[in-house]
Amino acid sequence: MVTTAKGIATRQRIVEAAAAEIRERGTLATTLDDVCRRSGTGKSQMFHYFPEGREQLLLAVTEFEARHVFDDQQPYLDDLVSRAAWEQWRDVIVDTCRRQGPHCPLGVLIADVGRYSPAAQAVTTQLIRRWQDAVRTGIEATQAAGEADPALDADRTAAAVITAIQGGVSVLLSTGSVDHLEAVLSLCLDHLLGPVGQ
Amino acid sequence: MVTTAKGIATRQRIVEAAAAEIRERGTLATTLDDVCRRSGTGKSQMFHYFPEGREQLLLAVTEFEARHVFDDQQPYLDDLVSRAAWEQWRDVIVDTCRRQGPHCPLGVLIADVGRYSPAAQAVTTQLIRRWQDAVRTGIEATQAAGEADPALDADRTAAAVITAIQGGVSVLLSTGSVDHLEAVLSLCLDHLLGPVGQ
DNA sequence: ACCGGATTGTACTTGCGGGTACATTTTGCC
DNA sequence: GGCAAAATGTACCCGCAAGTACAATCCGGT
Repeated sequence: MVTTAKGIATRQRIVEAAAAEIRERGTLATTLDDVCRRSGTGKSQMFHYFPEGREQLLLAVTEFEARHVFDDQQPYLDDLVSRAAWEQWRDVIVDTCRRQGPHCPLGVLIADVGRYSPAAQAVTTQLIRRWQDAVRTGIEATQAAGEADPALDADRTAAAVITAIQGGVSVLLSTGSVDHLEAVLSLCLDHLLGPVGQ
Repeated sequence: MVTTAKGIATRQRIVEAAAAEIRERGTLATTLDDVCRRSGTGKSQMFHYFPEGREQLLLAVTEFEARHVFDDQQPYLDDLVSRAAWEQWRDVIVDTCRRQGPHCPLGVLIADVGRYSPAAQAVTTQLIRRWQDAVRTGIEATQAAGEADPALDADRTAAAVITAIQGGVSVLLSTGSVDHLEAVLSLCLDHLLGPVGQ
């Protein structure tokens, strides 16, 4: 179905346009026509590259944004070992969310996509899992470095951290304030690393 | 506009039907026709009692569910002072979510309603504020009882706890698993009360 | 050059769901 | 009982956005 370089490029343009549109206005308000207009394509391409329609496009966007977020965070995630590194990571997350306002790409999508579409649920579950693994690795490294309480269950703590982020984004989407995100992430970090003045 | 007892009752039936429908299938999938069918009313009543339409109904449902959740939790919130009480509260939340599966009433609504409707945003903001105040009071009581670190900023910690719950619900909605909620709430409690075996 | 599949443009269908119009009945009240 | 307002029933409208049909064009390989 897709073989040509041109075709791949078009498909990519559609995904990017959809992602941008969703960031700006939410999944609900984003229509296929909007995406077509923005990407300079037409319905025919839309359904040529996403024969299953809207749902399939949303999944593609989710994967796209996930890759994006991971690429952004990878350098920080790889280096989670000192308190300073953890705090820097937290600040990056908070700042990114603050800058983007209520348009945090993954947040929007995890919150929106596929409540009830099993395919989408699978994608988000796997995404959370992957992210959680990255954080867990960081926690283990921090423990190995003697900076974190070795008694903590690394995976469970990672789960808590991911969930905290998701909650912060959720509150951000509802209220427009990033304070809650900051508060809960800081609490998690304090718990992980011990009180600030230790 | 509304004076009769019968009218009030009808309005109430509409709100309850809408709430039930939303719990079962999400706000997105809930149509006014569904609500009418379920409540045994017609469009004319719908727009008689909610002249501004769907949006207004959703707000009413949010307030209804908020009251509901508060009433449920009030006894526990009033008693947050010992570790046992906190853990019981946590278990109530987790169990409720587990039982209801991905239908946690407030979670759905906070996550869904009024991203972008300013009125809805005001309602959810105030709701979060109110809930946070209740938790803060609990934290202060716990500190006063010497069970919690007095150095913690009670309001900020309360914000973190509320956000954690919201995140857990959000993950629950996306993945169907309640584990993340449990993990993040437990982490918050451990942080607040000190490690289990202290 | 030319063939066939990939790609794209245009115009359409269709269903759904929010919202409206208006007629009819019920109800509280004097 | 009768009347005005509230409450309800029925039938509609209308717009939007997902999805389809089909024709036209491009483009790589031989």
